[in-house]
Amino acid sequence: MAATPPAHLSPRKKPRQARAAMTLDAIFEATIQVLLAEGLHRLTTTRVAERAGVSVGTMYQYFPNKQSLLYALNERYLDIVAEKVEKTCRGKHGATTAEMVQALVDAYWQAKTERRDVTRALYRSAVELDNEALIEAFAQRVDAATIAMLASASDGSYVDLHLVNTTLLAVIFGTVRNVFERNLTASMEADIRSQLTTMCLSYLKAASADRAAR
Amino acid sequence: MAATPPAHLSPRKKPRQARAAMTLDAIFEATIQVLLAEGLHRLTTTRVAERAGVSVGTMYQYFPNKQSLLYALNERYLDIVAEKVEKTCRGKHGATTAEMVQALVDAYWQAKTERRDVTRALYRSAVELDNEALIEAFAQRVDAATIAMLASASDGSYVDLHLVNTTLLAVIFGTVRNVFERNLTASMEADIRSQLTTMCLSYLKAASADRAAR
DNA sequence: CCTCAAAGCGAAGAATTCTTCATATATTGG
DNA sequence: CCAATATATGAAGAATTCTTCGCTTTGAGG
Repeated sequence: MAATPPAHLSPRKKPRQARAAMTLDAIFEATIQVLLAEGLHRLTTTRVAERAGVSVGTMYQYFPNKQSLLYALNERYLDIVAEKVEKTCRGKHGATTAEMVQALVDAYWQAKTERRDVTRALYRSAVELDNEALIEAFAQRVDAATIAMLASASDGSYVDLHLVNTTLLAVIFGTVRNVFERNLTASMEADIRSQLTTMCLSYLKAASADRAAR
Repeated sequence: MAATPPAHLSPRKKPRQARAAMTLDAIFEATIQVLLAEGLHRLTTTRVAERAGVSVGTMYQYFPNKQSLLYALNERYLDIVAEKVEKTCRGKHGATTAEMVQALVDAYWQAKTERRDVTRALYRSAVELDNEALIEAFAQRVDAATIAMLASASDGSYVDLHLVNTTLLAVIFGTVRNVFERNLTASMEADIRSQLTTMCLSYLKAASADRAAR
């Protein structure tokens, strides 16, 4: 991942002492909190520093500007999610399609739901960010993982695995985000999650049936 | 729609003369352009006014603040999209499920794609906006339309129409947005669109089969 | 314990932004 | 043609925000 961020978004330096690492953690956490409590347009360097319990100057020691802070935050988060998905995919090599889809939806949903506040904060932060490259890198990483998994399925293969895979991911990612943006009850959410799995499964069945028919 | 916006987001007054109506149009259009050309964080009242060829004061004659401008813009747009979906749904009453899904996906995709620049601009503008109510109103309006349509299907019914419907919408809306956020080739996009239709269809088939099995 | 590098500080300048209001111009109905 | 009303103007004050830099404090290795 980490498609080497453009210079103006790269961190200035990495922490060398334990103290500095804690400071960085505090800054990231503070960023999320401010994002949630005040929104993107009230996310100021001063406020973040204050909340983190450090001075603004400290923040600028690590990041050349506000954007780079948000960039780093997104990078960190996407990395975690990507890793979870990759791990899940590796764990399901050779399994049945049904197991794979189930696991994939669960893993992604879980990763996003674990700390839904953070997820929401990051969806917001990303808007005003030149992070297409970041998203793209994330997408490709996940793509590779899921393709490898699906290709190893014990119970079916697809004419256009690439297309099927891309579709699957677009649908899963998109649906999760959409659900996040609405204010549904927990049970409604759980229901949709399960329906989403059903939907993906029936799609894959149809897609391989398609193949058989040709 | 239009769940009466909170006071601080309501327009100050409506245009009474043709001149004023043109001014408003210019302001909205300028807002979109600035959003696209500069991004949300550079969307300032001054810049919008300048681009619209009016003075800032004029803008403040109609909107009490910047937020209310964005709110009104979103309202206007969501209204158009909702109307298109409603019209499509009315047109498919009594049709087959397959026709309905096809039409729904097409209508929504089309509405969002017609001016993809505008769509993108609005996705951005909405982030920093207290527009949950707006989204909710939109969702309910579309919900009602699609439920009514599906309930009239000539070839199937569902145990939990409500859930099926909500899922369908979450998936369609989410997928469209996700596709928008990536930079896919036109043909890849078209492919996904068609796959999405397939997926929705196979889901509905599975959902009604479920019913039959109980 | 001492020195050098790492980390932290925060007041303050430069820039940007929102919003108002006193004033000026345009339109319309009588 | 003349009020009365609707529109439009834009300079300027108040507020907010980003970022720097000279200085202090802390930590680690010798």
